[in-house]
Amino acid sequence: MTTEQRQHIFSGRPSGVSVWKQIAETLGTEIRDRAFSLTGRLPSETELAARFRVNRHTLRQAVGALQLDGLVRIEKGRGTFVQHELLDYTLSRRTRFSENLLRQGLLPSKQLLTAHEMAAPLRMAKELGLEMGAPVLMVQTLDEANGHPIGMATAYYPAMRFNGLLDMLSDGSSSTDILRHFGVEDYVRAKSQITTQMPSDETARLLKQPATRPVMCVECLDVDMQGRPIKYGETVFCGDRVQLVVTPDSVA
Amino acid sequence: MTTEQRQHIFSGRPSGVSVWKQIAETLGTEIRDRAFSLTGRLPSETELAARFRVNRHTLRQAVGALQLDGLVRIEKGRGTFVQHELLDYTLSRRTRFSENLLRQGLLPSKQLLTAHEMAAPLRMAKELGLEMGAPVLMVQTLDEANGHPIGMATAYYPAMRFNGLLDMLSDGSSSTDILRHFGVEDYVRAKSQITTQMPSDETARLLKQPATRPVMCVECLDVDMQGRPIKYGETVFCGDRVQLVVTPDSVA
DNA sequence: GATAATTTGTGCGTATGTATG
DNA sequence: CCATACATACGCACAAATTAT
Repeated sequence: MTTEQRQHIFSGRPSGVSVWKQIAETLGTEIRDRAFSLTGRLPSETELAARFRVNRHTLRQAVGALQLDGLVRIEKGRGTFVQHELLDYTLSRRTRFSENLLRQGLLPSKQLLTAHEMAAPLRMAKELGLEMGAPVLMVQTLDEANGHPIGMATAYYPAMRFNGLLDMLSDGSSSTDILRHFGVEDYVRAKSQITTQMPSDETARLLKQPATRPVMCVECLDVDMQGRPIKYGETVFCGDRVQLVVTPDSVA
Repeated sequence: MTTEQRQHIFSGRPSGVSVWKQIAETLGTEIRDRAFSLTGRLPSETELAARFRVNRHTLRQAVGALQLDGLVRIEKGRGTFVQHELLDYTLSRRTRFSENLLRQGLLPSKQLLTAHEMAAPLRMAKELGLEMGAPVLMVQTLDEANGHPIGMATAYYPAMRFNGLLDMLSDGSSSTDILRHFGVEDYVRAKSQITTQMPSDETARLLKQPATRPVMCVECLDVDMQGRPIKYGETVFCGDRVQLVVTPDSVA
């Protein structure tokens, strides 16, 4: 490899660039080239130090610089994890799950977890403009990118207006298509609220992330073009793999 | 108190409404009236069960309903915490710290933590349109609402353009005022990126929140009306007290 | 670091009132 | 009137997480 050779160059005669900077440069390039995307994890400091034939202190300085640049995330006792592959989930007026991922060259997929009718609790009823206890249809899915889970989405639709929606889910039609069947040609995101919390063990298991790492919770309200509430949603995003992005609505 | 009387009514003769629903109603009203805002914490289940003279199971059903409505957050081993007082921090094109809080009737304040010049690391340089290693001015503040810390903000300004900015900080002038001094009449938020993580012990201490609860990190870029980058910022928001809100830009 | 106290989570069993047929 | 099913409420005990000592 060329990497080890740099070290030799420096050893023979000072090149003017400190060793840790050379290593940081090399590792940074490799990370950007998706060299560690299989595990999402860097080799241990000991292994890397051996590979570059430097002391572990030197290597730590290099990796520390990578962390400053946001390329990796160092976790005491666990390891060093590639951070650049954070999936950008854009929150805009026209937020759509599939479009959002396809734009980044990722393959979106969903797994249906549960779907049933229930009574709306207070807050949800308010958001949807219903009476408390009014029937709503709950649809829970596991959202994936390239087959890896990125979030668990729970959507609530007014049962009154979307009667029969649950039967259409098995067909695999997209939610946009299903809504169109009910006369909703288009809809927009009226509001998103973002909080953070620790996942339940069950959620962590579903998202395939450690229960010691936090998740982001996005509560949102979608309305049709007449401003009528269509869907109230709660999505739990995997904190390790997802980054929410807010930009002024470029798409009109 | 009237609360205990309800229980008596039920004991003597069924009122038609289940006990746990009555208790949930009562507690919900008290929470909305800021009855527990001193500690932000509900009495223990044992205490509440004694107060309402019901079994702990019955009380738990009531409190569980409050959690479904988003009024409280239950934490195993810690207690039950009032959740409604989440501060809404709006992320929009015209995001301003002070305006954001004043709109909710909260008193904004800032404490200067550190301020010095440094070399821009890779990512920041890219965002600000600078060469890597170019000098930037770093200003770190603790942001408060009504005297309670809500976030730790780190702002980076190109040193070239804002030479002398650090000296103006002690005056207590708002950052908007300071920027105006440098010819920046107005500026807008170009982008915000939201991630979540666990706080360092130091950060948790500053934010006065448990180190076991996550924080939200917002990276943002502010640009002037000519689209030139003005400020790159990283804010760590207290996950327990802050909720980020994204709405389509109503303010044009 | 170890221990005890506090607090929420869960399971079992029992009893009662209500709705259904 | 009786049988059944379901929701509600109580009592006791222990597990699990957190905090204080």
